[in-house]
Amino acid sequence: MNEKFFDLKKTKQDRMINGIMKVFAMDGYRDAGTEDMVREAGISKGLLFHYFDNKLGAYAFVYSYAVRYLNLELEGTLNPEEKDPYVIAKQAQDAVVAAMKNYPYIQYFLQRTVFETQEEALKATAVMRGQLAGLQMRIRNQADPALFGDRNPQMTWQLMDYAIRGLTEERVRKGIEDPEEFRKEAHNLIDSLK
Amino acid sequence: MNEKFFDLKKTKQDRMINGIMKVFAMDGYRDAGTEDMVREAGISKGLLFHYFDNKLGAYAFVYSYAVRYLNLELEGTLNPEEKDPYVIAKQAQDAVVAAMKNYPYIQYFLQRTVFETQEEALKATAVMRGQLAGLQMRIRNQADPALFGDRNPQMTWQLMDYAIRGLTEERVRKGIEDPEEFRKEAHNLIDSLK
Amino acid sequence: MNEKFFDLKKTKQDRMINGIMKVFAMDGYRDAGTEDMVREAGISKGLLFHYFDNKLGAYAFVYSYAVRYLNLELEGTLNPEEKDPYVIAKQAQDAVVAAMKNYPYIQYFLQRTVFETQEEALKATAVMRGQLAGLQMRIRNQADPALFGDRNPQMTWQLMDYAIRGLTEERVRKGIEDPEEFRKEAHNLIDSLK
Amino acid sequence: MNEKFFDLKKTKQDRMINGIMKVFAMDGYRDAGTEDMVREAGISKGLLFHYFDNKLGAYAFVYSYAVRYLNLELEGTLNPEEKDPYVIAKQAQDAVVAAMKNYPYIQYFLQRTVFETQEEALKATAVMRGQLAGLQMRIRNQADPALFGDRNPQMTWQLMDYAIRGLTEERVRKGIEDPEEFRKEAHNLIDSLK
DNA sequence: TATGAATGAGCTTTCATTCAT
DNA sequence: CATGAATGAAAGCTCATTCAT
Repeated sequence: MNEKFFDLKKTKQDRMINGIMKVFAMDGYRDAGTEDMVREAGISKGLLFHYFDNKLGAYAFVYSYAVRYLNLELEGTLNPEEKDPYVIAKQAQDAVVAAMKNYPYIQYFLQRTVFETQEEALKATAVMRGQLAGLQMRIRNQADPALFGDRNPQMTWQLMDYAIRGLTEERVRKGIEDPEEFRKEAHNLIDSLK
Repeated sequence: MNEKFFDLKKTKQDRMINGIMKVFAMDGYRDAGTEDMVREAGISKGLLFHYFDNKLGAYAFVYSYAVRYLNLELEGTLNPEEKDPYVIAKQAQDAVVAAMKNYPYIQYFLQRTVFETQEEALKATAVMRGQLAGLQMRIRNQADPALFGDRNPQMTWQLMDYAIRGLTEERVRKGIEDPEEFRKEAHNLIDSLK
Repeated sequence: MNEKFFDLKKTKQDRMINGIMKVFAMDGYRDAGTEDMVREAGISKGLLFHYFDNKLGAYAFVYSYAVRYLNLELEGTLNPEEKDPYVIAKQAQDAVVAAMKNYPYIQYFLQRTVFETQEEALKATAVMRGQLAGLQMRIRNQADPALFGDRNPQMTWQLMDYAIRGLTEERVRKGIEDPEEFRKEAHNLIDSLK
Repeated sequence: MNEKFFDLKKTKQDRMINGIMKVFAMDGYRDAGTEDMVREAGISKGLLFHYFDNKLGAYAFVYSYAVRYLNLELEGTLNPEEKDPYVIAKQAQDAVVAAMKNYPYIQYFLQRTVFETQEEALKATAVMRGQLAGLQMRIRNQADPALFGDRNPQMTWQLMDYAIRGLTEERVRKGIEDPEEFRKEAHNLIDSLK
């Protein structure tokens, strides 16, 4: 990946990241077309390959960027003293929604990569996948299991995951118009699991 | 789909079904190559298209076949009087493992189709997807929710799903050598959720 | 070409000839499918190739057969003393219609071959093409040019050709139900050129 | 059809048109190979499909282009006051020969399409076929029938058509080296029908 | 003699990638 | 830095031909 990418104007950087992320999110690694990416990003084919060498490079970069950005957002949003798992979950989702203000497809992109099976795509994101998994684990470990009441903690986390995942897919594919509404829906979903 | 397929020797039918199923399972609809399929099936390119018209036809056929075969296997394995969800789950998994003796990739294939997003593949399997969903629902409804103890039934089913799914992916990708061992692992996994 | 073809029952021979002729007539050399031919002929793929080696062989055989059959029919129908070109033309067309009782596509087949441009098809029929051209020439030379009145003989022949050609295409593609009616239409067309 | 085709350098546009036209003219729609086209045009496979989507698109475009170009050429060459059919015919052929300076296969291509029978090719050119037929009709109607002398006008036009058609096929297949000579031959042929 | 399942070379089409401008 | 026309390997698919039965 060409380090000069970061010398570009921030708005252009983000336009590229968003275009690429969107196409990977909507179509999956293999079906994602570079043609679509450059149209979404408003750049030329040449530029895409200039900065990312190839499709895989673009994928790896955007993945890595998404994980790091999400991490940042979480640091700013999560209260490290918080022990209630439901509150933590909602704060985490708030971080994601905040991230979506700049990168609307970040959540859907990240969750689609979970089911990616294309060998090369997996290899290229292996390290960052670990990072993301670690991040999730740390968040969950912050919670006091006792506060789950009679619920099985692990199972409940799993269920939250599943619910948010389903909600995101549905809403993103339809096109989220009001992020605030999306945030509330997510909160309700989490609370409903209490 | 060419009905003459069923006039072929059963062993050849199965060799074809398995070859096709394996490639779709391992690579996903879009990445699955017809070249790979015919190599796995030990047939020529022409024959694949002779019987299934095109790649999509092969996909739809194999999907439909898998669902119907699994259904058959379940009818023979599930005890309709059984009320204990854990026993039911294990019996269901036994049916799947039995099916895997003839069609080793059947479980992994079916679970991969769940995350398929290629439009045409979804459309071509819509009806059978419904069948499969109905099948699963019927199995779950056979259980007496009281026997879940203090566990949330829906959540527990979900978790079983998830666990089996993960186990299958891991084991199938490595190559299952001893189905009996795989069966036991699945049982243990289910029991561990009690 | 396998000479044993002529040992087959005459009805079968004709069924094959007609099936092959029809498909070549309707679709042209390249687009004619062997699958269609065997369906029309009511035989198996293997038999077609057994007797004619390949598609080109079938084409060459049917062409040659058509020319020779037409020649025979003309010998029986044309009055060698006749000098009136219009009468000759009608007698010739009568011969063709007679031939169509056994080989309904003979005329359309022969006229389509005129515009064939597929190299191999041309080469394989070169000799018989010459025969057919000679046949036509002999028929025309039998006429007394004086009987054309003030019409240019060559041009009038040409026009007859053209008219009959057009009529045949139209009628054959629609499907000739009453050959006698077709014969009369052809006569009228010829007379209209007086 | 991709409109960007017209942004290409004129010489390249013409190289492509000529390559495509030649192959369709020489081999007919079905036998025309895209491989041959790109070799003749000096471009890559991808580019052909980039601009014309598929083989049928290339056919339809080149046909439409040929008709429109011929129309233009005729407007510049035909004297609208001319009444003598033989002069008109020669002027029309002059227009075609002029067109051949840029598009050597235009005449042969257009006359081959007349006998095209491939369904899809016919459908894709239906409208422009009508245009071409109308063009021919208008030209013929410009002539004063009285100037045909004792000849049947319609028949004579037909004959001219036939003669030119035959000449073109023969000369184009051999390869026209001197267009001027071809033009003279055509004139002689037309005059010989007086 | 007769079958039709099976073959594979060859065709059209796609799309990540390159490179002259 | 930026473009987008151009590339060609690889994919899906067709169909004349073969051959075990």
